[in-house]
Amino acid sequence: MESRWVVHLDMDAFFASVEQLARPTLRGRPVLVGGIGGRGVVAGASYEARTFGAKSAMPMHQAQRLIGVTAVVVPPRGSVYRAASERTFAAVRELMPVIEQLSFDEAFGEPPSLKGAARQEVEEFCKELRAQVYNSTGLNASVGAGSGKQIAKIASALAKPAGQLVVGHAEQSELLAPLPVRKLWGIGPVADQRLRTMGVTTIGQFAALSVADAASILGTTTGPALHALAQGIDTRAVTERAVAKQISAETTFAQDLLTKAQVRAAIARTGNSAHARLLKDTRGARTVTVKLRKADFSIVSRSATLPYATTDRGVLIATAHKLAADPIDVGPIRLVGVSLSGLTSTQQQVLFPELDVDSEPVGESTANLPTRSWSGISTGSDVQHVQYGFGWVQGCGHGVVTVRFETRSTGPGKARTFALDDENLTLADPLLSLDWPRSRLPD
DNA sequence: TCTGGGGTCCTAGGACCC
DNA sequence: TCTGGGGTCCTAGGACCC
Repeated sequence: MESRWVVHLDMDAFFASVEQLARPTLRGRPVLVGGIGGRGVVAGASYEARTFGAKSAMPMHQAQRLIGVTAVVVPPRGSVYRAASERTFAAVRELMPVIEQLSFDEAFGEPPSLKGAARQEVEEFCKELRAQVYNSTGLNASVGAGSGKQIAKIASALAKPAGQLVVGHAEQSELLAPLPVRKLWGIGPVADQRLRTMGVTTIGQFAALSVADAASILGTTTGPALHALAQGIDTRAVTERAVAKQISAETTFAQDLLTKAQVRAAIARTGNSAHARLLKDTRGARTVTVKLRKADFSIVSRSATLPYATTDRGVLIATAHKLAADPIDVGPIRLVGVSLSGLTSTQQQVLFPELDVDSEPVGESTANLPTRSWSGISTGSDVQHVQYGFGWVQGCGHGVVTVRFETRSTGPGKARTFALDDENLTLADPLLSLDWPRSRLPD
């Protein structure tokens, strides 16, 4: 008797698929979503791009080189992905009242209606789930189901793209055993290597170890937990995610920072961005952490905890400044991050906020930004033209801008070129490209 | 032309208190 | 002069996830 069924829903090539949905010209083409600067990486690759070997987390220039001239690179549009994500999970909420969201594009569910269900019923449920997602978003999801989270997640990965895989409780050991240990959620490159040196490469071999061996190789907490998962024992509950414990922002610079002044400017700017999101959250932060990634890719972090939680920008930024190291001492710095944690709703009013002379924008801080026109229009921007309507910037430079006029429902649109300072052309809300009714005000 | 940005969780040592 | 444990908080580093 199959008692428990956990479902994992995973959107296919999410970022790239949303772009192809909203910008019909991109359909069928190798699309790369991600940073376009020299240090950018791929955040999303369409299936067409993947056939060339491009994939997430790969340096963008490397992915472009693999694909060649047909590659289309677009900058990420967070607000559009958030809207697509919200629409996706709202659509399945009726079928799965409790949703444990892992990211924009992934979630677990344990639908009460499947308690004790037979395998065929689970197949039907998954089919309905995928149809529900497709009908309300136009996007494909893959779905996996099994006795626990781990097996459901592995199943959805095996089902991709646009498929589903229900793993019966009797088949799960057989399915898991030959897979590489790296497929276990929680085994990364380090654990993989450690197991490899012990002669363990498959989940089956890992499961055959004693718990004591697992603990000595991977630690007394993580080891036994992963060992149980390898044996198909996974009783973890599906629950809605708790509120965030930390709000952070970080920036990698096109050129390494070499002076204390540059670092201060970077901290002020990155800290402001984290602080802006802290205000939206409405909680206050007690702990400020400054993270610096050095040119050699090593990380130095320093943190300080205040006697009370606060939302006061001056106090938080001043604290961050005190924690910052000088490149003269630690060497060139490629990334600066500011994290706010110890988030609580009971915040104390600050009677005498510390003056912060450095939080104003400083000249140096903008030195590494891509060049933009006064209107803010650059490659990938969403724009509106008084005559031609909504479009996106395909190319930009030498005083002209080429705009492709299309949205989700128009089909592939025409490209037209304008002067960069054409007054009829203005920035537009990216969400308009989806042609979805607005359910809430933009951030 | 190496390696983003947003997170979570774990470990380990030291301070401090009882 | 020598010598306890337990608990909590803080800090720094690191593995891992998408």
